[in-house]
Amino acid sequence: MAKQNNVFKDAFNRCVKLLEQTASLPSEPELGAALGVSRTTVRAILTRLEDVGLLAWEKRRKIVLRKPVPADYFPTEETDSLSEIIERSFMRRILAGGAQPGMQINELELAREIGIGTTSVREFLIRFSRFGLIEKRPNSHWVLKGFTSEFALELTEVREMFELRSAAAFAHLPEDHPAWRELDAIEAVHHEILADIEARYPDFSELDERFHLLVHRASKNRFIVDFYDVIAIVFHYHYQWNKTNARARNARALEEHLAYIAALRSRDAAGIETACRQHLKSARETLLQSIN
Amino acid sequence: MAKQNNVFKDAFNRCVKLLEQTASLPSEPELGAALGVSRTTVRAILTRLEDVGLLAWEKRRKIVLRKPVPADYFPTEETDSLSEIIERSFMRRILAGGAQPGMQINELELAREIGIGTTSVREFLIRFSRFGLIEKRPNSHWVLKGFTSEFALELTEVREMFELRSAAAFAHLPEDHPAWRELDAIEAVHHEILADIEARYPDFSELDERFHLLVHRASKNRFIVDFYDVIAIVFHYHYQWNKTNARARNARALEEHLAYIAALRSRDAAGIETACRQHLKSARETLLQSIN
DNA sequence: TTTTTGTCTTTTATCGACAATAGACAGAAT
DNA sequence: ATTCTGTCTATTGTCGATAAAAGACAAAAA
Repeated sequence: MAKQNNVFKDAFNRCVKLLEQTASLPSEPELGAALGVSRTTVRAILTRLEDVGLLAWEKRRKIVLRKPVPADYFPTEETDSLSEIIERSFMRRILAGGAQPGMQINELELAREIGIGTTSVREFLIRFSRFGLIEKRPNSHWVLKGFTSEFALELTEVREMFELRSAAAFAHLPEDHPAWRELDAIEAVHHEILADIEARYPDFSELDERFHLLVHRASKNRFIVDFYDVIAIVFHYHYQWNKTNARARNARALEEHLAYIAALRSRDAAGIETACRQHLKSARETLLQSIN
Repeated sequence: MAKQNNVFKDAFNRCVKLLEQTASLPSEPELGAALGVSRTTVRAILTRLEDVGLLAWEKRRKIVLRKPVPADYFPTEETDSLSEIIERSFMRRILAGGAQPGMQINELELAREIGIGTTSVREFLIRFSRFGLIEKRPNSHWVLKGFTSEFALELTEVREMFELRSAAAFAHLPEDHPAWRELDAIEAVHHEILADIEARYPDFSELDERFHLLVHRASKNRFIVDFYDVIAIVFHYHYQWNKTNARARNARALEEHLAYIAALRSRDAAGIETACRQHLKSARETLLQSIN
């Protein structure tokens, strides 16, 4: 296996889903644009759709022959990219205990454990190192610095600096900037979730990321926006593996977001700072509680 | 060639330099600690020293036989690590013109041009991407974002936030913290250079990095300290390839540093902020001028 | 004339292999 | 009782090879 064909498999699955709704498929370039892949991959998908009897394909005619069944899809495990697989596997080790700060990280061992080549592990570790959780000793091993309270405090310190500045910049966006419309949409989802909090509180995690990323983007600074990746990954896995009091926590955060959004709309600098500080403070406390 | 032996060559050269001053060498572990390499490499060095007739080596006896001559050293090009070679070669392309923003970066082409394997180029690009100058399109090429004035402004915006905070933290370091002694040493070098500015102004670049890194470290925040890498690399290559008015610029910066250092010593928050802002402002202007 | 398809080339992602380097352990020397 | 050396093993850094995916270009269709 020189390369996984997960791009093909993932796009294939999305294409089968498309088949559930239409009787025929558009041109190859159009389909490629819709699925976000190249024509080479589109043609591989069409070939397979024909092979499994879902589609009659001859040049421009692409006619759906039958409704897709679950067995037509590739299993979801096969559609993940290698780096997603490594990341999950690695974060589980770090966050779900069993990994002490100061521990050595062995590339070969990690590779064998996940069942992949060492090159992929190395590249993952290099990319991952910017999150500040691991550090390289040249010509030697990586050291795990650990998901400690120091880490959380350093992370949130920078986050607060960046977000306060971004929020202030948000207030100066011109009235017709698309961010304002996105803010409306985000606010609406907040109300939806709050209206059915019992059932929908798990949707908060994704919404939280969407909202804060929007705010950070207002800074128009690549370093600030890129730093949001660090925050996002930490909170993502934090929400995933620490569910104590999740409903109450999320409900509170939703309310804080709404106050924060209202402040942004008011464009009042002092009000924005207050609402932003208030929310960041409780986000930090939540994160710290989950560590100790 | 599976791996360069530049660690060996570089340590060998440093060991030969050591030979110029002593008549015998210490034990293997001690020598390893002094050179920062493992015993395996130390033994490879001792073996070669014996082969070229510089040393009589038998167990614990390591007696220098003759004074080293220039021909005993490995050429300096061979002692650089691969990533240093790639970095220089790549930065030259970006900063010394000929590289337009939006340009595609081809891994294979870069590898062939430098005469190395693709894996090393990929790993370099991944590491380098955190500097915000390039960006990856998954399953496709890298895009050069370019050393533009937007880049410089975004960089300096974050730098100013971080350095102001670090400088404020510096004032709160306890009296016996080693940073204060390092600050004394740095200040002394400032006076030395200023006393012979005509000859020594090129030494400023290294001193600048040493000083600002010391300040950033006071933040005790890994993200702030790590970000200094970005600043350091940009200014490093900037100083190297843009020498217009270098003497005057450096003299001015030295004076600003001295004021900044005095302010840190005074521990007066307002004074520190003023001196820091003043210096960062002229650093930003210098950087911007070199771009347009 | 513009878009689509057929065909071909180029580039990326991943693997396994191997030399350089680090590091472990027991016996020898102080 | 430490510290050093001899020897051996484990791990990293780099390479070339190869399948997956992207993308170029001309002929064909609308």
